[in-house]
Amino acid sequence: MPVPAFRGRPPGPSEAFVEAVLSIVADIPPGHVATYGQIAAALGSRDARVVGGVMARYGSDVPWWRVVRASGRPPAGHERAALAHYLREGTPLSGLTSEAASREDAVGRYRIDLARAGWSMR
DNA sequence: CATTTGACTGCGT
DNA sequence: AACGCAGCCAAAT
Repeated sequence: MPVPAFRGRPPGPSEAFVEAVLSIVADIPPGHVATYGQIAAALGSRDARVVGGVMARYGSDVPWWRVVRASGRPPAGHERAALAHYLREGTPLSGLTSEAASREDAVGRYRIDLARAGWSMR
């Protein structure tokens, strides 16, 4: 379903902001990702951290691994779980060979290839 | 009410 | 590419 709106207007009540964030995340197609800042901007905010805070508290029911940092790194503290999802969805990664993916020490060193996995939401 | 705390960013070193 | 740092703003202490 489409994003409930909020185009251009300031965030307002936290409840609505949370709904909007989760709605956008739910729309990111498998194999693709959006950055925290990108989502914040789509809601008229400039603070990516607030989006991170929303994900930390309410993101467990949506594909949270499809929201990444601007650097291409997965959400802090969730590198391992996120990697499993990326491999399963075929998300474009870098710094990681299919062989190294099974190595314990490779977890946390990879990055998502934003140029290829980036999503526009429009 | 003041401070600290983040699933963050961009820029300078 | 890694590291530090200021800016960011809602929530929790």
